[in-house]
Amino acid sequence: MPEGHTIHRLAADHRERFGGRPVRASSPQGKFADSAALLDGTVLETTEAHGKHLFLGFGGLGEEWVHIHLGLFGKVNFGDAPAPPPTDTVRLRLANPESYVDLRGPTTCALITDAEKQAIHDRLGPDPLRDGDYADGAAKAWRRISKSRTTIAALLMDQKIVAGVGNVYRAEVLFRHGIDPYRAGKDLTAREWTAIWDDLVELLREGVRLNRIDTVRPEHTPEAMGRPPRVDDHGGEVYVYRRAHLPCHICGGEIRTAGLAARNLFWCPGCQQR
DNA sequence: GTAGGATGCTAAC
DNA sequence: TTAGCCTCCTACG
Repeated sequence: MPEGHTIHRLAADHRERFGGRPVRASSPQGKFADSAALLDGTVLETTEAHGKHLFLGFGGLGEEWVHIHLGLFGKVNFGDAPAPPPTDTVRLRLANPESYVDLRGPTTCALITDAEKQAIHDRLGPDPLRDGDYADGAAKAWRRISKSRTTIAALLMDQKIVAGVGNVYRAEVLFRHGIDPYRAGKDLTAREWTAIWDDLVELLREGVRLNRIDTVRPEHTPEAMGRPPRVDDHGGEVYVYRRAHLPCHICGGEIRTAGLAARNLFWCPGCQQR
């Protein structure tokens, strides 16, 4: 269940378990069978993530990359050898003597060329996990945001503007900065945007490290606030995501939810002012 | 057993 | 704006 941190973590985990050695490749489900046959026995040379797109680079092929996008349902499951018999929903299984990994339900799993891979990079915006160490990542996004009448909540989800932010991070980062999700991009100040970007860099890095989304500051954790522990099951500790109608951790007001661009938005009207 | 929803995105209207 | 993709899990009878 993927936002950008998940994909970068997957790139690292694939490299660690399978990098530099030949892999066995198969597609028990069948949809990737021809390509898996081509991959079988080749060496995974490199892995890369940009936003929610994962690229596995194999040697010895004319088309060098496996392009994976998990979409909403896609899942990846790593395990130690021996691999159990695959279920019939496994689109791609990679295996070597120590490890296996199963890919299920991706929106995309395809062999692509260098040129096709480059075209994907070209249509994605800066990724805080790729461009967080350089000022131009924030600046590039700001050029689009500062001119847009679209809400900041929608802009943050637009992968052409920022790559890797999904529904959890957008809700949480707007809460953390006290910004009303319905404010237009052009109504943000440069200072506000810089703070959001810097925060995304930190949050996503922490997400890669922990392999889950934690956004609550130390002073607001359940222990620090004398609250009962989190009951939601989506991963880490959050302020507003999927907390509709529950009291805000900070102001006690009711968290609101609304549909925005076919996704559920969550925010605290008390803490997030226009 | 069935329905509905989910951390996503695209193409078509 | 809507349907469609594709899988897993939960809630509800």
